[in-house]
Amino acid sequence: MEKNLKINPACDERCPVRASLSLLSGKWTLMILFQINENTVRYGELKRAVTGISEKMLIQELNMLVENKLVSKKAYHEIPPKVEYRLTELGLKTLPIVDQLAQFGLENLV
Amino acid sequence: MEKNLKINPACDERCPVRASLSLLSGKWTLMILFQINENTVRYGELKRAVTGISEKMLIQELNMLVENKLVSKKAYHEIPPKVEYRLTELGLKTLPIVDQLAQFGLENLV
DNA sequence: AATAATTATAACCTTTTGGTAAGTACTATA
DNA sequence: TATAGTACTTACCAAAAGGTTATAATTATT
Repeated sequence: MEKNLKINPACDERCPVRASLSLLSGKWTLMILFQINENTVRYGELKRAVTGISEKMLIQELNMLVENKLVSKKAYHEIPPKVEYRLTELGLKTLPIVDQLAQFGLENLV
Repeated sequence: MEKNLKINPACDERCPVRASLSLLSGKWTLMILFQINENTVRYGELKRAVTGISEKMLIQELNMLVENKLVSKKAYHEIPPKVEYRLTELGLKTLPIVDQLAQFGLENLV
């Protein structure tokens, strides 16, 4: 009988943790998802909410998230511009991850 | 009445998500925690399990994790060397995060 | 003697990531 | 006429992260 009753499969290309991280790693990604959360948020609101992020990174990340179907974008064709972001069905499914990150931070770090 | 019933505080230095990420972001960190999981794992086992990681990154991450008290290290003074790693109490508390990452990957990506 | 096994360490280099600063477009307002 | 507000874009640069290769130490095995 082995010591390790619960044996993890190796962490290769098919590893689900690796797959998730390839999408969600990055300095700002999960913080942006956390801020959008279940709300409808404008670009400018996000910029203020995610303290310290540069405009370049913010739209770069938003574009990436839209491309990967985690976030949907709605542009009103007005002047001045108005663009709203929200989580898609798929994006909402990342919230449990974000919640666990928040809980861990709250209970052990902050 | 506002549209957003659930208002998130801004994501500044005190943001718990940010705090967690400052510890756990990085290409390999969460995968290593995932592999160690509830087991006692030797360095060489980890190297094989976390496919593609370089030795440099593996010990660098392990040292970081030990320093931050997420992982404990037990060295047997034998030849050839034998070193075992396991999660501390604090480290075990990251497993819900890892589990959510795994679940998201499993259900939506892999 | 030489090789294998194990857990590292160090020097060097490349790639990735992120930051800075400036500019665009259009209108309302002062 | 100048400024402010909004959502971007681009070019350039700096820093962080990660990869490669070589090396160490010690013993058992071949």
